Amino acid sequence: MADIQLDSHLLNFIVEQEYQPGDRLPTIAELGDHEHLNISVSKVREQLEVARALGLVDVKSQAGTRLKEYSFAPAVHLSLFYALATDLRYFEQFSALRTHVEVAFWHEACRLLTDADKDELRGYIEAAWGKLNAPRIRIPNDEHRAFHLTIFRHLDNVFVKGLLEAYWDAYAAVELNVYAELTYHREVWEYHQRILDAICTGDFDAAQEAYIQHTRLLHYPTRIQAGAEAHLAEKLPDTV
Amino acid sequence: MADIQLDSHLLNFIVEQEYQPGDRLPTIAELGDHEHLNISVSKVREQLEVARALGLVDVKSQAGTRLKEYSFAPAVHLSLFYALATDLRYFEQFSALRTHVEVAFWHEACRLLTDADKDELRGYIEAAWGKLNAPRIRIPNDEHRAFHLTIFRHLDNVFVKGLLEAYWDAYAAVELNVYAELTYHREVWEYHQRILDAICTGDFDAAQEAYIQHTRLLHYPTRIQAGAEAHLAEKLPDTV
DNA sequence: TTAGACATATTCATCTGATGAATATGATTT
DNA sequence: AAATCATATTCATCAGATGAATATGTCTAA
Repeated sequence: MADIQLDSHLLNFIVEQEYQPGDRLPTIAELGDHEHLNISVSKVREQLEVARALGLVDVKSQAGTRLKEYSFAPAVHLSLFYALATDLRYFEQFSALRTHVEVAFWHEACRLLTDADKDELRGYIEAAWGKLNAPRIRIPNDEHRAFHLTIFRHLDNVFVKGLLEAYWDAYAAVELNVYAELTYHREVWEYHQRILDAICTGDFDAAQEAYIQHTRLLHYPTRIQAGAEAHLAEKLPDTV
Repeated sequence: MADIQLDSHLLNFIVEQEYQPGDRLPTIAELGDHEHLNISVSKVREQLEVARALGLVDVKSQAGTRLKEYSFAPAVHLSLFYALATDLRYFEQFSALRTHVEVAFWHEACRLLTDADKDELRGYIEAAWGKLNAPRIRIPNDEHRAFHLTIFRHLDNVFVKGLLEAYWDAYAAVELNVYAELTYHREVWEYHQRILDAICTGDFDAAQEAYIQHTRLLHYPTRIQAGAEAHLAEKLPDTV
């Protein structure tokens, strides 16, 4: 336990007691009259709510409060979503960050991919094509998210992975707010195929280059406009 | 206002009401029996505490609650500090992210620097040398932080700037936990001089290269060890 | 014996109300 | 006009009550 001080009495307590992920914390009532932790139940609840919002703890009735594995994503998610709620144009900035980060850690991530991972990536591409070719159009968002996150799966950097996870949450959230063309998605998956092919031949530079090119398809932010939702509905009929 | 939904009733309320930075929110009591916001005072306080922790609002007695300008830094800071409190080795991961991000946005940031900024950078270098040469050793942490943040001052990306701000908060916090050699700091400022010189001649590539080299001096994480604090005290006598 | 239904106790969820502390504001004094 | 002071507002913190959810153990029936 390092000597880093946190604002929150409760968080300091959690760190000091060296609780591990999965461990059950004392009940709220117990924390409320814990001698070291000089705060009342209402204060405990306030700080527990912060910890919950940050994804540090799971708090359920009867099951009590359990410490979760550390992840950067919830904090980023929360702050980012607040920003997006006030102004969607923040997405462009976060998107720029995401692209640069993926590029920066690209080789390190690719090197760590196993054959099983590559098969999984292939699976996402196939599933995506299946969806795009189906009579009832479904945009393969899940596969898109999974494809990219899988590439960075083994990267040993919780912060990079947290940023990327939050990015995909935001991506899904803004999806309905933007002008999206169906053709866009087909092109994306052609690039994904190129990325995977290059990864499989070990040419990570080529994969990176294909990745960079494919991000150029992302020009959502400039397309945000009033009534985008209605427009999207029009572009996405139930059947084609 | 975009159609992004947040978990927090209060945050949604703030967004819906289109409060602007600086605006004063209703008092906690008023929020407690606001008809649209169906939560009691205790719930308001819990969610206000989350908003406060994320740096979204300033809440003071009598002055009430005011909305702040959006910043990514507090959320990053909070989550990062929690991570560091559980394990200092997380600093290495965040440091890697920081370095890659600074490199990625280097040119864009340098292009936006004004002559006044460059003078300011020069001032930090001079102040740092002054401190390092003073009989009473003071490590120029403030100048170090200011030097780097000034370079990215005009970058139009709240997320990049937030990450960097949080990095420097963490840097200061881990400083006492690590084995730091005094000579290290002199070398750093020689590199800073090179960076500034290159920026002034408009050779941003050279500046970036000098930046990358200077980050190699940062090998804090591998040096983290038990009793580092005592060791540091020994290395930092009041007078030399 | 086992699976499923059920009762119970624990724990969180939420609200109310009370008291104290901090401070912005306006009133008062010099 | 400036400085001091009193007051009312607002947050800070706590205690306690009630309700809802659910893990757990118990009981019943196949």
